[in-house]
Amino acid sequence: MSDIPRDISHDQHAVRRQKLADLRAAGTDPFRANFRTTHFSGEALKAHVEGQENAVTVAVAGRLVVIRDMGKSQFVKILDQQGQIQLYVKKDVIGDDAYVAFKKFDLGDIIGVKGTLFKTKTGEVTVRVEQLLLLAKALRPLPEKWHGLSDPEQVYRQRYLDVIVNPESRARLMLRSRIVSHMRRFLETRQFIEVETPILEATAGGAAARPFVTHHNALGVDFFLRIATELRLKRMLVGGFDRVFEIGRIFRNEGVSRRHNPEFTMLEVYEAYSDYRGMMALIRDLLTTLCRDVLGTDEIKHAASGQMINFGGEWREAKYKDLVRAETGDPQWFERSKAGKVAAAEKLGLQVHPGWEDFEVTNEIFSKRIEPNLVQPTFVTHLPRELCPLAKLTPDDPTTLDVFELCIGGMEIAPAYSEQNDPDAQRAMFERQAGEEKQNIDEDFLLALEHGMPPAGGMGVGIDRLCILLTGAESIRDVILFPQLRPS
RNA sequence: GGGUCGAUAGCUCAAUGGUAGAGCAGCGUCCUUUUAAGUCGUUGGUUCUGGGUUCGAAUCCCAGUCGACCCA
Repeated sequence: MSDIPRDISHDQHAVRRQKLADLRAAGTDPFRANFRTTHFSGEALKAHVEGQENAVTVAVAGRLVVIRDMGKSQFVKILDQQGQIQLYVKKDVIGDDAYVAFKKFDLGDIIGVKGTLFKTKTGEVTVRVEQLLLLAKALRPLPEKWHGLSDPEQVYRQRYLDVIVNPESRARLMLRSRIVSHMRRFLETRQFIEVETPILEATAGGAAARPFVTHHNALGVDFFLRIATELRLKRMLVGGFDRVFEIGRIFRNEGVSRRHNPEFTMLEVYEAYSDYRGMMALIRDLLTTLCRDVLGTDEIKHAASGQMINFGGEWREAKYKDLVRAETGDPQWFERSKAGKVAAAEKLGLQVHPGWEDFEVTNEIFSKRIEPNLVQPTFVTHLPRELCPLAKLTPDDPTTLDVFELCIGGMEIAPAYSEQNDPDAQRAMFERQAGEEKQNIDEDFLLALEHGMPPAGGMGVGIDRLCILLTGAESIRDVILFPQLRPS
């Protein structure tokens, strides 16, 4: 290879390129196709029988992450899906030629080995290697071995490196998979049906958010990326799918922050012949079984406050208006004029936009002063009717809704409604909300409602935020494999 | 969008405006039960980019790129 300079010892990429070229020149395939493993690392560790050395044979494969070279023998470790396992490679076991070849392996290479299990004198179950193969040559070096990768930009852009060298990242992201998996099992055992609804929509409804726009060439029309799955899932209620859910990617064309990624994952679940009270029981069961079965504890440390969040005890229930009255110290808050509310909010140190409606001023107090302090699981019920146009009014108080917002760890985790199924009431709400922009009303959804939707409870669960909470992460980026960044 | 902070070897980090260093990794040596293995030696830099100030800039100034945090 004439394009490789003579002294390349300082350039790890060039050194590895040279090794690759040497392997090929010697007729070895550095990217071998087939190696059959018998065990993952964790399974192999369990397969060792106490007191019986070299009795069990295993074939394991993974990335070389530790090399401790002692001349004619080496202890090395490989990493696979289940973690690390130590290998003992001995010259007089594998033979001179194989040992020479093995010495050329680099940290980061992916290898497969076959051998027997034994316990070292320090008590670590280890594979005594009899055969080994290079399965994939790594041409780039791994990050440093005990500080790992800490540059946040590289952690997010090259997540594959982060999860190789940072065990806590690996564990956190694997925990997310188990959380989602638990949700599916939980709902399926309660006879909920998982469905998939369109991401490209002609009208983006079901929430108040700015959508992404894209274009379909063949049809010659613009589409929106969905901002919620709500209106599609309700159509399925009309169609007789009485218990449905979707775990789906939602897209909102808004800011990026510690709590916001432009695409995020939401569970939406709808149950016919239930209501917001039924949803309370459902989410409580879901979260307590999640804690018990996945985390193995019903107490989780809340990073921001240092408090322990207790999922096992009583869950507080409080009316939105009562919380606002208590926070403002004003029993007559909802009877005050808008000017009075604005003055009081500003006195609390909040910035109030001139164009805001009455309820928006109040809600600013809720989201800035009340919600962040709801650390223990709290159902905030009976929100003002202006806040959710898709829910039923409270029968004995037409200014509020039969809804709750479950807040935990100072975050809104799950809103739930007694779903509006009166097509005329729903149209009136849409029209009030749309104002001049009547073309944004989802007429097809209203048509579906006119066919009759069973009374139902419905709920959305922000999975990313739930994962922040349950994994103790500081940012949404830590629970999303590839968070959105500006292209580099 | 605004403010604050940051970017130096593959990685983690040092360096009063005065010769850019360390650990790990790499390269070469010794070592057949190591645990951040040890040992001896050693290579490696467009200091994010572009301007400016200065006898002299990683360092000071301006602009930009990317990121983090806070605010909107």
